[in-house]
Amino acid sequence: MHRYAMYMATAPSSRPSFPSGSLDLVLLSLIARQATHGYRLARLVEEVSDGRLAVEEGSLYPSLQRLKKRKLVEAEWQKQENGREVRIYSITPAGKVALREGVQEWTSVTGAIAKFLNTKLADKIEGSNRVRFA
Amino acid sequence: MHRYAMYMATAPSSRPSFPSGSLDLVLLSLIARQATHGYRLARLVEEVSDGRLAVEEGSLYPSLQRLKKRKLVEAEWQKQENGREVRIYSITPAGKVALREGVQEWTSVTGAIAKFLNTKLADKIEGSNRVRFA
DNA sequence: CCAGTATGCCTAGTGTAACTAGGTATGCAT
DNA sequence: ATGCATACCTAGTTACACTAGGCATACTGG
Repeated sequence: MHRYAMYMATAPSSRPSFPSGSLDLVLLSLIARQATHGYRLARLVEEVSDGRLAVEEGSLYPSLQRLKKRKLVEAEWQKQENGREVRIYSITPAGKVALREGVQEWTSVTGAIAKFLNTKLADKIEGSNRVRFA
Repeated sequence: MHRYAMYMATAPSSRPSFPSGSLDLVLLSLIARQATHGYRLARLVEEVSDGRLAVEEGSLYPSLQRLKKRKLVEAEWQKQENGREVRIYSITPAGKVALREGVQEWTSVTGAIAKFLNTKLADKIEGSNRVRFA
């Protein structure tokens, strides 16, 4: 009962998942804007993506732990107005660097991939053995 | 000696890998342009991406097998001019559909992710509890 | 002729990351 | 008081890109 090669037509789960590696980056970018807690990050992901993306909690908290372990974020228990204790994540200087570099890397890779995918229909194969790209 | 959370700064492998799920789509798009064989697909990936991407053979052939199993491509042994036998992959009608849908899905997801990452520096947090996005 | 390189296909095993499927606990509204 | 939203967490599963090999054939330089 596996999920499917995502992005390949027949994904059974209605909402597509994050491509491997992108979740840490997305969460880090959110934390960079404003220190906040895990549960709210999950809501923000849905909100900002207009429901196109969703983080499951089983992905969320491990991801935050990875970021913490790499010292890209700091975590601190804080009491809310409710009186509830929540774990607030904030970005570190190292996190800011990693974010900048990570975004660049991600942009480069997805840009390269887009070059393969965004081929106009007018794109034609020419010659005997040569595939041409704009 | 693991690879790293790709796109996160300190990837030790010089060339970044494909985000999980994107490889099938890239290969399918190449095959859609022109039926060809595995080894050449690997060369094309490097060529078209200007060396920014590379498929390892241990990723390539399993990916092709997945595409074949899902009947998105067909494989046929053919003799080249050299006299060498190579396995030529060509796209099926189902493959064309899956490609179109897959590209759409991929574009949607990466577009949504970009919305998180491509935040202008001018982007400011406003109000007490509200993160704003362009 | 022979060695080395490029071509060409493949598999077994590893590591990672996002997932499913639970569990726990508190605040709030009915 | 009962349920729901909030809030955090972990164990186990699955998928996939990878490393690290193996195997075989064509071509090229000495």
